[in-house]
Amino acid sequence: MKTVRLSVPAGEVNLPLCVRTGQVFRWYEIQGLWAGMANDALLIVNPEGNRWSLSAVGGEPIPLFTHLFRMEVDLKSVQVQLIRRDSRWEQWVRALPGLRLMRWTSATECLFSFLCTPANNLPRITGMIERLCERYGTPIAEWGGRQWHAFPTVERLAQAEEADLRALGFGYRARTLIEVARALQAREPNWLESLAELPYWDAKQALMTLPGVGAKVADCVLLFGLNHNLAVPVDTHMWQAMQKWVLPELRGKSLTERTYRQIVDWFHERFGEWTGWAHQYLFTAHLLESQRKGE
DNA sequence: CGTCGACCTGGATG
DNA sequence: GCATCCAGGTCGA
Repeated sequence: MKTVRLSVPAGEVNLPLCVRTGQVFRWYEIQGLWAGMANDALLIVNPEGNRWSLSAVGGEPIPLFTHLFRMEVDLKSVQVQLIRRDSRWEQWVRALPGLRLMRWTSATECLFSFLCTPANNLPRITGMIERLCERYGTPIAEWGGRQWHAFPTVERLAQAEEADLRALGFGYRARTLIEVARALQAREPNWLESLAELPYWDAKQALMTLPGVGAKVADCVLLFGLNHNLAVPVDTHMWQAMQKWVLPELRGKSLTERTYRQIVDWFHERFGEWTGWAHQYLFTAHLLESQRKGE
């Protein structure tokens, strides 16, 4: 395993903040390093100083890192844009230095991972996905005292037994995972990836034809897995944050198809192409606040 | 259209 | 201990 170095200017990436706030699920701190699986590649990062060391198994470390953390995007200029468009974002930009919008290397992995998230919590989601990979994924590497597995293929998931997945703790999500795997097999080979080329609303509508994929999961897959920066996943955190901090007129209302769309439209009007990033700062701010005080 | 309950599970709360 | 609630929702009635 070759180790390479990459210049990372101070403040450009806060790795723990990026990988432990529910944008991705397969990262761990091990012996002072950070190791994460991206589909079938293992990336190991030592985020020290301004020349980080990177190694990878199953991929090239620098392209992998650059892709996952969208290093082509200059974070400072994003932050300037967000604050210019809505000064309330300054407090969240300040509170979350180095927070970046992540980009998965596999839309399929992203879809199946976010299918595990409804009515769930981060620790349990992480465990579920880890067990899924151990059970159905190909071993990729042994490192840091553990075995690392690729994310299971659609073919493998389509053959899984519901009882098997339930035994792994998936609950009612077991059936959805299998149904979605079979639905994907029934479509064109690159159907999911092709949604990246469609306009946002069309891609979202198409995704929501899959079982278990509602507006929120669809937006997660669009934003993190299909490069649709107009997507706004409105979950309980976003809903509460919007009511408390951004759109007081939402107070007393409930999250419906209408209010969901109202929020998405508001982001588009206010932030345009920076919508996804704006969402990420607001979401993470609320997530961390709720973790701090248990709310 | 908006509301309601069911759906798995495990940790937190009382 | 035991009931209840809730966590990055979705679906059908």
